[in-house]
Amino acid sequence: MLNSYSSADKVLLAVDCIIFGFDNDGLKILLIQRDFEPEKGKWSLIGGFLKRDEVLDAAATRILNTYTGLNDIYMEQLHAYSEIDRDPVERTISVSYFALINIENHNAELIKNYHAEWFPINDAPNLIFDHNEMVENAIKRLRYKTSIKPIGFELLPEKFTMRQLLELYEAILSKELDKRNFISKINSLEILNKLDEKDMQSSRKGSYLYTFNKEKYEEKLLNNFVLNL
Amino acid sequence: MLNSYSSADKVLLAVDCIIFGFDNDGLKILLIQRDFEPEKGKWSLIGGFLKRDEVLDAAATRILNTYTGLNDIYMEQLHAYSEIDRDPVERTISVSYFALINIENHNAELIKNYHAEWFPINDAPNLIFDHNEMVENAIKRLRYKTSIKPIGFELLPEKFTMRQLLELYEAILSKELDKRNFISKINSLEILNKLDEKDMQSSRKGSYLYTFNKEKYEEKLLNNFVLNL
DNA sequence: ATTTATTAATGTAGATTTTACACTTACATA
DNA sequence: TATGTAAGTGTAAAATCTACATTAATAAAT
Repeated sequence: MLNSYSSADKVLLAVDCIIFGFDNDGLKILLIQRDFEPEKGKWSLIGGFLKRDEVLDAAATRILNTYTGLNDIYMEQLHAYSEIDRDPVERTISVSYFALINIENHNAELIKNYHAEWFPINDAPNLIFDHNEMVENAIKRLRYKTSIKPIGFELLPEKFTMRQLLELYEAILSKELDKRNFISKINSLEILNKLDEKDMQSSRKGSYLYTFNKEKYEEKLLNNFVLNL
Repeated sequence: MLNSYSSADKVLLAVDCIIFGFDNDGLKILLIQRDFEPEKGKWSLIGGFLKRDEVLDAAATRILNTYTGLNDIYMEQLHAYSEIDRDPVERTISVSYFALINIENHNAELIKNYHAEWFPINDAPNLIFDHNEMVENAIKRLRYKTSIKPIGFELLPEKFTMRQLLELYEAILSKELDKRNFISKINSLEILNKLDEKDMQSSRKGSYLYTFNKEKYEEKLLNNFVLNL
């Protein structure tokens, strides 16, 4: 009977984390080499099992930390994957989570100690189980999110140039954007502070640095703005 | 250890179905009265447990059919809910699914036999567990979906008037729409067939009936159109 | 001191899309 | 044949989006 708890089947519930990162080389994804069977040695998303006394969000955070040392990463739930044989060992349903982080802010050392590695999004190895599908879906969501939130700022250093911001969006959307139109659209959101300071790395002229204005952003967010790039 | 299947905790996995329907009285939701403890007699989403040899999509379909007799309803996965005590009997994670159906096409008799009932979306009873939250999130998704798919057609009779279509969208978005602008936006999609036939119920003049042109719609869908109402 | 090379910064006109808005038409009923 | 009711229809102004090229600032080289 359906209305009976006792006769219902229990299953393993896993969480898999899709961590996107950005640095000067573009958009990347964080993967680990499995250190246990099955598929030991193959590349995989960062994953683990939900504990009985833990909510899914907490499991995702714990698992990410366990395998990478990363802390305080806000992840968003994406989708539950439930194909019968997706994990050959035992019936396992997996819930995917994703996040976007700034690679440079997140101690590369720690990640190294844990055997996690960044791969360019367009040059990543084949993954175990249904992890490739999970990543594809996460990329779609990431693209969608750029249109409703200025999500990219989390991926940049605190002070950044317009060019960096442009290149970030180009990497996420994988298309070229018109520089002038991009700048005026971003400016029209009024969520950036233009500093007096310039970044002199990139050119002789130097380019102005900006910071993200969190207060103004929160304000905007209430109005459900849309950003068409 | 995380890398051990045998030591991982197993949990119950449930599915809850949020079924939206539309008829001349507006947008409704399908609920049932629990016939077992806990919360027996209270109103609830249509839900049940995943079986070991079943994928989530199939479980949602089976459970919906078991409690309502409804068949061939395409549902879409929404979100996994995992609060520790969301179900007081036993640790249960629930994955929500939602669908939109045409109330008149789906034999009210069958639903009656199964004690399921339609409630106006704005006048539904309080629900058990976290089901209210599930419904709220489903409504948000429903609104979003109107902007990227002409999703509403599934809710109307095969032949419908522009007014019916307009009222459907107004119910989903819960805002008034300009009649002329609505019609021209819908027409510009070129996914309707205007029939020679008129519906004489609504007025002396009568209003033209339309059908949904599935082929043209499939064509459009490839181009990821957006419908800004 | 002057030239050169490099990237940053900036504005606009035309095209497209969106919005706001009111009168006429067709028909059944009285 | 007059009346009442909802259906059907078009446009001008505003807003947004797109495509596009020149000048400015500076460091390095001469």
